[in-house]
Amino acid sequence: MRFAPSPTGFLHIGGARTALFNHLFARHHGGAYLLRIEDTDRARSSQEAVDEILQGLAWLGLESDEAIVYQSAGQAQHAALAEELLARGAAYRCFATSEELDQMRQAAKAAGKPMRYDRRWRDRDESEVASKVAASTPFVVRLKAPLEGSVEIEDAVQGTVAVQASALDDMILLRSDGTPTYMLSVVADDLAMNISHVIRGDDHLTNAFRQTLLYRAFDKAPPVFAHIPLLHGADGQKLSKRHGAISVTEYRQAGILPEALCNYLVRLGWAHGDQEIFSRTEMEKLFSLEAVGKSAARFDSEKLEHLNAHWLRQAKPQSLAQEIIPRLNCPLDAEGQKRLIQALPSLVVRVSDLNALAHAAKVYLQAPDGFDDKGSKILSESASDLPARLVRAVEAVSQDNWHAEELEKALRLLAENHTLKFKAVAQPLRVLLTGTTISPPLFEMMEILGRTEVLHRLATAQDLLKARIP
RNA sequence: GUCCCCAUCGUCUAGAGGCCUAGGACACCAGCCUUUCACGCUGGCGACACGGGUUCGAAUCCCGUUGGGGACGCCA
Repeated sequence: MRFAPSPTGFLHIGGARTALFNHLFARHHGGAYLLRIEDTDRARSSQEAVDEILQGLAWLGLESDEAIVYQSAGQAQHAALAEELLARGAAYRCFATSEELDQMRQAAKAAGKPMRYDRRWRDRDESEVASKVAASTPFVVRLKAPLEGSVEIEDAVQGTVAVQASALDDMILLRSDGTPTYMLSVVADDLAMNISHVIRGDDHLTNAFRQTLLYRAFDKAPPVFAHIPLLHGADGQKLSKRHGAISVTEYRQAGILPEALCNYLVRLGWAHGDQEIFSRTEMEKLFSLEAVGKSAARFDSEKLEHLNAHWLRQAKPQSLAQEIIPRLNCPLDAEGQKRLIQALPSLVVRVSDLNALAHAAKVYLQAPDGFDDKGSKILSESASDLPARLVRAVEAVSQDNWHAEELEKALRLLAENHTLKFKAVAQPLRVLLTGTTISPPLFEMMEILGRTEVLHRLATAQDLLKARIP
């Protein structure tokens, strides 16, 4: 198995899914999963792109089982292979100029047909070729494709797909500068890397026919092809930047967990009955190409979010804390870390990504610097002596009794004594402590904050109130 | 335009001729739970693109129509 991205940009989620399918298939069958960087287009390839792709794959747990192969490293061998074909008469030199090719293209377009090279140099007289060579006229090397019949492939996802020989022309193997083309390099590398199965996007389906021809020319059996349907945007169009986030890095930054992204991706085009949640181990156990569908799937970020919420809750507080801390952008002392770990389990059910989790965690780490609109409203709607009574009730709970249950008991008693609804005392207290009306469960939060911090926050809140109401 | 592929709720999908008055998940709506926000629970909405065949019987097989996607480079 191999995943072979070209480093002309970031790792996009469609590519990540292809890599995942390859990886799962390899693990399921105990085979190896390799990575090959198709960097032969030196003008468009960049080291930054390679790095980003590698980081993205590592994050998803899709690292190569063996040393990474760079396609550019094999160019000399690939070219030699083409020479061999030339010597055997399976390929030929073509001296057609780009103007001639343009003419063919235009003629084809006018006739409403796809561009096909007319094979004008395929069976030229050897002396003519020799004189061109002697005059060092630039040429490309083309493969002799069959003139009639059809080419058939057995695709593990698409089934048997055949195409008429007339739909294929004599593809270029070596450019006029002597460098191998993608088509040649892919086959040469897959052969060299001993690739048994090629799982890739179905935009490569037509390439499979041409590559099959090359395998034949080399007298080798082609690998098993599996062309999986492409991923589309929410509007059914090809996934592109206008669909929002499409790079793996963006999802990582958005606070998505790799478990969630893999879980989401594997369910696009593949299913195992009604099961929605898959751990990596389960995927590896259950994955099979037979269960991969042929129709394209649309990307739905809401379902991804849902899955992310699920995997967030499965994560260990320790590892979540590690993810959260860099997203906090506020100083964190030992006490803060302790609170964070304690608070995480109840925080995590309230959010669906790491950024929101970090944001939610701040109540535990920073005292509010004021009351928001809803908070102010709650306070102004309750009796003016309520804050003071709340403080007294809380103060009455000793350090030894500082537990959620005791705190709740004290507040329930207070509400009863004033014939107030419980909510009418709980909400003002929440506002005093957090500055707002939304927070984790009040008493649990107070327990974690600790008596000192709670009393301190209450005192500052009272000062704030006094300053506002002269 | 030519060739290839696809077609079940808004979305992802289950479904391999009778198990289907089509199941699950997300989203959406209603209710319950509740100290806020969430979680959770219960219920609801909602699809076999269309037209012909084949068959005792079709979401499932065949043909056509329509719609969508992909490929048509000395890019990868």
